[in-house]
Amino acid sequence: MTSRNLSPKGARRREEILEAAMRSIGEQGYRSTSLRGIGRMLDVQPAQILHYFASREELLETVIRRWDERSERVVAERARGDETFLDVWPDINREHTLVPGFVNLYTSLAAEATDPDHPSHVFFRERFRRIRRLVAVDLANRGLGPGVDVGRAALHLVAFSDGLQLQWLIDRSIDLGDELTFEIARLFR
Amino acid sequence: MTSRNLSPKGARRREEILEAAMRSIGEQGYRSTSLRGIGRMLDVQPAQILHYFASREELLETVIRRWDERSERVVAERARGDETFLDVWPDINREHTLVPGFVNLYTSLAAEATDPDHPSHVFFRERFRRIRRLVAVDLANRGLGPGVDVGRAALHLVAFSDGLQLQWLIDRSIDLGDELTFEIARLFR
DNA sequence: GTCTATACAGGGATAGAC
DNA sequence: GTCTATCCCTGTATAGAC
Repeated sequence: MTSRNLSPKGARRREEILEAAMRSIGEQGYRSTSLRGIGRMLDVQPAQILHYFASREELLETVIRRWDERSERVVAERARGDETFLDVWPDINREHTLVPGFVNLYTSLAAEATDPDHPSHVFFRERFRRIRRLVAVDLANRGLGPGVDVGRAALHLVAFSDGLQLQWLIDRSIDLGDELTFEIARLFR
Repeated sequence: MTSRNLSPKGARRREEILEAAMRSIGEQGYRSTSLRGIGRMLDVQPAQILHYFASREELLETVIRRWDERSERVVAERARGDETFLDVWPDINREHTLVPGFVNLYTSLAAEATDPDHPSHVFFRERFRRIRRLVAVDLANRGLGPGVDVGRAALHLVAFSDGLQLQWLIDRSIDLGDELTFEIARLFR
């Protein structure tokens, strides 16, 4: 339903819509990003957007996926320099800071998607699971002191990261990268 | 703008609306709680609700305030038994668990209110400040080891608490109280 | 497959009558 | 102060043209 059976022209259109959506979210924020607004940017009918994305929510979810893919590329790249996820994570969070609209989108959508009926519910559930696992494996590899539950530590780190993003949105003086680095280091003291 | 100059009848109406809103949020969740829906519960026009609350958002903010007042009463009560905020906080969070609709409302509204133009922006900013201060003072009173920045510790604890609520919404097997207690204790190890 | 036109149901909010 | 009628916005479904 997302990107199968697209002609080259269709693929281009889909991409245009996605980029317009990201621009709108970045500039005006997620709250006032509507299908009609995106349509106006591209001189296109809102119904055409729904031809490429099943719903507004699916479009927003796709924006998050894009964003995640970018982060994954950064992680993969720095893995060649022997850095692991825990090294890169704080920098990723700090970079998110450059586009406040996306942090807001992520936080709001995650909150809404906790509703089991929400179309992005499964996506976010799996995303949480994936990231917690990534963190847990890395903590274990670094030899987090025995007797410490790495699963719990991972859960807590992810929770901390999300909660801090929320507060950063309200108080932009917080450095997401520094604070996350601090909490990671504290686990090994 | 909230509750001044209300006739007894008006005050009762306002209270009815607030209770209907809370019931709707608890039962159907915050996403599908609309002014029209609340109006139907009370056989009242949606515009009448806006006579008592400037906007849907102000109504929702008032619901959060109510909820906070209840928590404050619990804190005040247990203060007589020599317990301080850090003792009560985990229990409060655990109790929130009993009404999932409210946790979802809180998380979603906080996320949306990060937008400086959002009507509840100031409320949430001050709320964060207040709670962080409460936590910081309590940590200091307990003699959190010198060399430790209590402001930072408070910021991190609040962030952790919010982020964990988000994950609890998706995975209800998490015990908010236990995990928060664990993190508080870890500061003193 | 791609796209336009149109219609609908639902939302919050406003103006103004009682 | 209380309430009604109305407005304009939204997401979305459908029919059908190219």
